[in-house]
Amino acid sequence: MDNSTMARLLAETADLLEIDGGDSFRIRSYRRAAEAAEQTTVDLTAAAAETVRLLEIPGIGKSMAANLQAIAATGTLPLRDELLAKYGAGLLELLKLPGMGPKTVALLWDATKVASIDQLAQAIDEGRLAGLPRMGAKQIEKLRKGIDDYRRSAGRFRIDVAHEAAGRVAAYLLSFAGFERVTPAGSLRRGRETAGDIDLLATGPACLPEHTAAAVEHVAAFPGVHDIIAKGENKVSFHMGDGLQVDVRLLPPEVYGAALQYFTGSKAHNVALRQRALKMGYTLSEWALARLSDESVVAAATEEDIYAALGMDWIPPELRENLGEIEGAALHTLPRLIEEKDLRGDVHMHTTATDGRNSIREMAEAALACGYSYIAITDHSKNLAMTNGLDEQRALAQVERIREVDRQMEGRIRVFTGIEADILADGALDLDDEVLAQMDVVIASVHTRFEQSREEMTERVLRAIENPYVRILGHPTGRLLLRREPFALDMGVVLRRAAELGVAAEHNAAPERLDLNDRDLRLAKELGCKIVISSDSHDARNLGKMGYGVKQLRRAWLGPDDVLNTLGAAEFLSALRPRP
DNA sequence: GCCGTTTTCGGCCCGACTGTTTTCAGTCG
Repeated sequence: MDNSTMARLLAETADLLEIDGGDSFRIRSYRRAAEAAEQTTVDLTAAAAETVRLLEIPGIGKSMAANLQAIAATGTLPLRDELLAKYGAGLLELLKLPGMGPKTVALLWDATKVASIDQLAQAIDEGRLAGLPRMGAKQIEKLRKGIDDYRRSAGRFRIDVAHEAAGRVAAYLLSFAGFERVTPAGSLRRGRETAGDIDLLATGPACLPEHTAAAVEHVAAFPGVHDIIAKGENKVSFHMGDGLQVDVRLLPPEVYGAALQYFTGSKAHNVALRQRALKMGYTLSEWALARLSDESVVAAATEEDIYAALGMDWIPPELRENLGEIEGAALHTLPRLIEEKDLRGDVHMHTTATDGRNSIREMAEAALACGYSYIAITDHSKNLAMTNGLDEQRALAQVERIREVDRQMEGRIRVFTGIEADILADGALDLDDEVLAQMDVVIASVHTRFEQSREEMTERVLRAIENPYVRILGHPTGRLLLRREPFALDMGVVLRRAAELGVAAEHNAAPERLDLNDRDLRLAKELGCKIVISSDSHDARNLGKMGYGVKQLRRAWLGPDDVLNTLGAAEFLSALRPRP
């Protein structure tokens, strides 16, 4: 079993204990252990054989080591099973609704025996929540909306989750000698923020007709399979444990390109492409681009061949939405899109001063290893008390430490001072201007739970960026994809004002955020708002992981010139809003 | 349940915001 699954079991146990009203410090221990399991580089299943190795991991003590060993041995945790038997798995799902914490779940369970989202929806409809403590009209309406949002996002997976799963399956497939190439297609390849399922295309000698039987069996034997949906001659479909559906197609090399093109989509792109093919006397399918006249194959082995035969440049998957890319490819006017290697700095990250895991120096060294020429250290400000956010005095001390590390790095990499200041409910920042004045990079971000109207939220952010020290508007939509609805924000108004003020908008590339979608990014470009992409790293190991975020930039047709941190250190600073 | 060169017991990141409260509990980051 992989570490993430073990972490999930521990975290779920913590949730259940909380609903059960258990000791809060014991609960925290389970949470910490879950986090440790997620973070550690130790293979916990392998390490379970030696208790000592488990105990070396911070946050894992005697009991947790025993728990991990139980999970490794049996795939399950007794305490969790016990609590699940008492309450049912539906309660864990209830916790995913905004505003639903353990206390509310417990309250609903005690009063109405509601134990799942469906039952909650029913109870709301039947008016059975009215009259319960803390269940006013607003609260009930919030739950109703939360259920709607949840149901809408159910069944889709975040791109990083899908990508990671695809990587595991692909690595397994490639361990079979008959497979030479495995490529994810579909929305995963196009870089959408979420994927409904995973399409993996495999090719190699094992995919030739008459040889596929053994290959199919190999695919079906993937250890992560939860249940097989279908198993044919050249296709295997299965669910993974978390419900993610994977379709693996085995394709002979000579048609690989046609299949890749077809299964990458999007539907709109393919429809338009087939129309173009027809006009040229061809027909395009998942098997080949062929002549209408005699069905002879024109191109099929590679995507490049197919697009070329249609008189077009190859089109990056991110652009394949029929939003002008077909015309552009035919006229050879597609822009050069930004790539990860164009990025020269990262200006949003945290250290041990607040909720990061590494020191300033460690972050600088890691960034150097990524090939960056500058970073900014932007720890949280005091309003984020939970993260040990910096007050004025500590922020100034942190500035001194950052400058010291900057000196120590002797020009190999620049380390800029910075802060991620919190935007309060009235739009003010939570730190004094005198402190902000010491910072190279001031990011203003909304963190607190958003219950205001769209207009109020927009006002709040507009007021924040009026502060002349603010140079970057942090994760403007504030969303945690699929977990929470994004802030309702009038992006047009905010980005236009940001453009006027010279404030850059941050595209937060942390995969759980991917803050700006391709539409927001196009809007930003259109309005002349500067764009910065950043990792929001809380761990040196996450530095340089901008891939998912860069895909969004590419989907918005952005090139290196559209993103500020493709500039060198000095140019970057002077491209930001001038300091007062 | 974890942790410890001031502790093997007694600590354990804390404050804003919301809705329902007539003084606060619950959620969130």
